Amino acid sequence: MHPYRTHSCGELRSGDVGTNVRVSGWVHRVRDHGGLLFIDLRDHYGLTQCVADPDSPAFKAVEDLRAEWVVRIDGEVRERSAETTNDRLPTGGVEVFIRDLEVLSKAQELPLPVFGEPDYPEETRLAYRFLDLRREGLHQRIVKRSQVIASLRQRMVGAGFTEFQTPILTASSPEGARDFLVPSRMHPGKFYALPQAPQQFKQLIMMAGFDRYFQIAPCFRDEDARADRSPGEFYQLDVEMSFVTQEDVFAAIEPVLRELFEEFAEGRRVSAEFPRIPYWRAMRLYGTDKPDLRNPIEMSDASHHFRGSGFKIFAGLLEKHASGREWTENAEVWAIPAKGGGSRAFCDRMNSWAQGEGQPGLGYIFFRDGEGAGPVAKNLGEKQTDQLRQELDLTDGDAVFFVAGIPKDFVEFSGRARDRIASDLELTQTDCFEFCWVVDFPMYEWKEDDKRIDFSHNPFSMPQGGLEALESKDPLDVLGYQYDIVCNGVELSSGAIRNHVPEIMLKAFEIAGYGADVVEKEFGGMLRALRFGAPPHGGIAPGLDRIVMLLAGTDNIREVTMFPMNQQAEDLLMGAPSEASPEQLKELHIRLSLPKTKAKPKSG
RNA sequence: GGGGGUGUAGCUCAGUUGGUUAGAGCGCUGGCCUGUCACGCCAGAGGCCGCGGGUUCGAGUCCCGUCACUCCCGCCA
Repeated sequence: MHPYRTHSCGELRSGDVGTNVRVSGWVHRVRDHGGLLFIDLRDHYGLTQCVADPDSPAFKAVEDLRAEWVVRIDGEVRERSAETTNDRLPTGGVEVFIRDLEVLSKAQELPLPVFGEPDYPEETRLAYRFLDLRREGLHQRIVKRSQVIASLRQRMVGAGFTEFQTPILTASSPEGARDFLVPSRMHPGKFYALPQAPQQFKQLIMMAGFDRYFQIAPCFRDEDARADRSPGEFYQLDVEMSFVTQEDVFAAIEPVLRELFEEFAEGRRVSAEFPRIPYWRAMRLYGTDKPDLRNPIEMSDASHHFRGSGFKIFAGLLEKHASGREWTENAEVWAIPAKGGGSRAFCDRMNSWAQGEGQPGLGYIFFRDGEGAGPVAKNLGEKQTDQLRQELDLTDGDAVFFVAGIPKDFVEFSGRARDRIASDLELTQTDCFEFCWVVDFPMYEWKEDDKRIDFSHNPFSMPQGGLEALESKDPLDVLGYQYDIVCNGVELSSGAIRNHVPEIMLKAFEIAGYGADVVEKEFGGMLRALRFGAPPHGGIAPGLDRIVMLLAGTDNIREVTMFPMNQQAEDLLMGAPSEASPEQLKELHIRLSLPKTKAKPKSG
């Protein structure tokens, strides 16, 4: 007989009644009735009730068992009576009568109970992650993550993609996130960097004549964490294809993601197709470049109703800022329709919410008794108010809110107001995944802090219109072949058709303030490759952790990560980061120069 | 780097206007219990009220500082 088990803890059924079995696992729960003892034995596969009474030779030993001890149990499978069957367990029709017991490993008193998985502080959960991972919820989410990855691999291979590994020790990249650096022992004073993404490598793979590459790629960025963003490291489904247009990338990736989500949706609806929304349209309709399409509200420009109107605040704003550049200088008034929000109580609540957000307020009209009510309506006049109502397709019981000013300044707030209104009125659908492509991102943006133009997205993207656009247009008007996938308001990935023409690349960087010498130095390998026959290519990189988060229905990335670090980028279980020994530092030719203030007395 | 929240038993939390010996549930330990599956009943142990300072006759409670965790901003092409 096998030293540990003949069956797993999730396996026994009534067909096994009468057989002698051996099971091993953790003591999930003990129920001691004095003359009768129940042990719920747990392993990765499930839970089996084991029972002992004074007739059992192991009875005394069973009485000593404690939670989370690891034991081997030998015994006979017995049918449970109708009254004692547990329908909530797959193994609930049977139990194992314990004849022999071996304690394989004892456990101290638990800092974190496994049974019942009550809420526990995250610090404790991370320090005792191995216990946390035994708990059913997290255990299942990690299994789901593995299944999602397996499914993605299978779908990508099925779609003709090939998986390649790329280096972990590579060169620092001057733009983008802060790099993690790894000192070189053989080259004193020089450092490797961990890849922020395999961006340049996947392009080089295309230039090397491969096609349709993918990788479940680890990415490293030394930036601060968020609930939906791990500190340090995360994974992407990294994808690149040759001789493709933007539409080809969409056609390859959209079915993979849709079918993946359908596979794991558990009844939740998935977008039949992903609408394409140009960046500027998304900003105007939803106030964000990652719109949550479960929210049906679409905003619109209502400036024409207020220009020269009796509502002097808005009319004055519109008149004062009218002769400059659209979006960044000219004032506009945007309308946020709120179906079912037509009560003074609701409108006032939204208004005070807006004030709590640091806004002057949120203008509104609400419709009742066939007319508009509220201070805005009063000043705007009956005729204009009714025209507005008709244009927005509103009726009694509805409301409309207004944000006014310079769009670039209020757009972010308008997006939050749209979310807030929809969630308060319960207009936002649940139990579905609403995808879209956001396309036509601008190549450049104005960095107010540095007073200069910078890449707004990916510097390796192909500008729409090519070299001619870069040379003839205002850089801020140049769009890129750059796109995002957004699901339920979460940015899942961004991608682009790449710039494979060295002249266009040099020009694109020049506009962002990088001279040819800098580009040659920092991206020499890439430029060299572009000069020896580079195919037009493009790709995308969906964030794996966020995909699993969405599918698992959690809003914290640590709930779908096996061994996450805390917000301070510390691994509380393994004790990382840790100090290096003087010998290690010497080998690396590194001398520490520590900040003075940080002598930490450990308290609290 | 900045802002918000939290910090009382191992855990979740209560703790009145500043006033006696800081409580409850879960967990833990011991006892009883032969059909439970959130077993039940009885008893017990367990507290630098995050830490430091201040106000006060008196501080878990008020003030200042500090530390830790967490959420957000910056940052993350």
